[in-house]
Amino acid sequence: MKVSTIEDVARRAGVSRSTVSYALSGKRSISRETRERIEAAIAELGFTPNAGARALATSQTMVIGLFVQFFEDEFSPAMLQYVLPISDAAREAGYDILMVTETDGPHAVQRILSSGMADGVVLLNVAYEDQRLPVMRTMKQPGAMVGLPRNPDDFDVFDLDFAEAGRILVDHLAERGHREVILITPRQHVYERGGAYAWRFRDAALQQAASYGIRVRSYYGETQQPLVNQQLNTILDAREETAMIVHNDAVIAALPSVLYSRGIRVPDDLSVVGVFSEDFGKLFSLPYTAVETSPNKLGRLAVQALVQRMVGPRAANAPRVELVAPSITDRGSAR
Amino acid sequence: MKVSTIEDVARRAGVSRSTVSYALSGKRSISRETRERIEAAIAELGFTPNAGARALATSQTMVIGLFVQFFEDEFSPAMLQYVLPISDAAREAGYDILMVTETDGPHAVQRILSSGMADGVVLLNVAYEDQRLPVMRTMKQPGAMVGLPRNPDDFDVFDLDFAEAGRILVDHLAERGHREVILITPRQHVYERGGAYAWRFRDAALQQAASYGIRVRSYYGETQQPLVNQQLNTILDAREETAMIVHNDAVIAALPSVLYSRGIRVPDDLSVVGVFSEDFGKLFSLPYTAVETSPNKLGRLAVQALVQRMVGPRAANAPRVELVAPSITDRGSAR
DNA sequence: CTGAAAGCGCTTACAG
DNA sequence: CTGAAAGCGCTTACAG
Repeated sequence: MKVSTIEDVARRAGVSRSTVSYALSGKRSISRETRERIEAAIAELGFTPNAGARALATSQTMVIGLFVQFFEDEFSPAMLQYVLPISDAAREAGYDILMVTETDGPHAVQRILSSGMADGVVLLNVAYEDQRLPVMRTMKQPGAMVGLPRNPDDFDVFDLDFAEAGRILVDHLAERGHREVILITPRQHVYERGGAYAWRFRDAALQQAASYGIRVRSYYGETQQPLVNQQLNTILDAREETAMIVHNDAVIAALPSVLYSRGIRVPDDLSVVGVFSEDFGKLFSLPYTAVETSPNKLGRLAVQALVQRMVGPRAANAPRVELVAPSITDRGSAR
Repeated sequence: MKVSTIEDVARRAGVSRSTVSYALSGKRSISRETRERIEAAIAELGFTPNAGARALATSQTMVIGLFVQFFEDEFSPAMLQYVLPISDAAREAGYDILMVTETDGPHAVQRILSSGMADGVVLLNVAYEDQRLPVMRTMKQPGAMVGLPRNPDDFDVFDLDFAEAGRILVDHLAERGHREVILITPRQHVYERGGAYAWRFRDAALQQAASYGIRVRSYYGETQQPLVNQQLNTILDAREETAMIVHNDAVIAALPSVLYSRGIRVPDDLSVVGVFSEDFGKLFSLPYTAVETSPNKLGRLAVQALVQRMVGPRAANAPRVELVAPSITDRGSAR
């Protein structure tokens, strides 16, 4: 069971350790026959370089830290939409993912980065005043984030343009003549902990609605069952509006069955539009027109930007803040 | 930005590197004042031991490899139910999680373990003839799995007792006088790639049903929308049965809205029972009686068993195969 | 084209 | 109670 080392390979091939190392990296030319002997030795011994030793020698771990927080007030299947593309993109770039889900985000970042376990990090669900950022600033590793913080300075930041998303959906309803609209937002707690996507969407939607003279009644949506259904029923009981904008994953996921159970047909009795990715929509069979949130794209962008900074010279290019333009997918649920 | 090393701490505290190391580990006694000087130096320099160097010296990475495959024929939110508890349990035991989602599982296991990036692994969605197991056997690190393979030999294996789960649900319906039952299973492809949970459940359910003289019509359920809804509608169109057993996450998640849309009331018009965790049920607002799948418990058991093997002497105790007894949660959806 | 040696930052017998 | 030194398994200038 003894794992073989580069020393074993060298001895077996009758060369020095450095030659084996160079054969592995291709950083200097090696005679044909020497290379063949080395390759044979590697194959016979089943040698793989030890990652820890390599990391120590090169100061590169080839690991990306992925910091996710599965908050109670967020909807876990939606978070997963970001995690998988990030994992895939990282692997394509030759990196592995250390996934950290600790509740104490700042502490976790501190722990992983100061011990040098990762070459860089991707931060998910970044809040406006995210406490992980001050910690990041004291670290030498670069970071990319999904979610817009107040002060992105050194970091590459990617997020959906939620303000534009709000306007697009209001436009969509305005064009169809709706004058009274229900807006269901993320939970109040999301605003309190600084989930900027929540107010960026809401503020823009309300302002756009005002410009049309549309009246909006706004509710903080729930995220846990059975509260979601109860609240939806209460809202629908009091409904005078002809349309509904849902910016809340848990609510939109529960909406079809609640509407069915009340005999409310979409779009005949009520127009519904939402904010969710195509995959999410499939997962929950959502037949609603929606702004595409592009978790796939955002996750990949974050990884690509991070990889650039990890390999390139520090501050090779200015950090970028990119708000991805939302597109609407018309599923005919508003009229 | 230069990260300080144990050498820096030693110099600052006026002691040797070994003394600092021992102060850190507590493996030998240190005089009060020496300790205080070291602690002060550590604090002033913001020193954290380098994980790679420590791993090289101790042959311990304090990392657990978590191998998940997000198959198209499985339902991702259900997989997440396993991942999070595993991450939590690992952290509680002092380990971090390297999450590997590569499609080529055997290759990924090979890569991570032979390079010594993890001290052990947890394998998720283990198949009957899982190709990752032969690779695991050539590695020195221990492994724990969730899902029952044909030959678990060296490994700790945890899974729900799906056969018992099938019997429990049939019993539940039999007691209520049902004679004709629909069974919706995982997709056919799950059987083909050796997802043992699928046939363990089905075989036991069919056998139990036979013992009662209950007639079962069995369907391979779909996992992708819009196929799920289409198929459900087809099945319900042809329905003669009074009850339905659903062992398919995607189908059960979509069921409420399909039933509502058809005006089928549960349990008045149709009795429905399923197989899903409490959290999953909440996520999708499922009002159905179900066998609890306990992903939380299974994930934690796997981590605990793995940790024991990683710290303790190799083969300290015999590998164990534990089939967790399912419990039924009666939500009144069958009568 | 190849080798000997230093160095990455720790831990841990060995000595005192 | 403490220190000097070897060693973990690599990479990479330096020399030839």
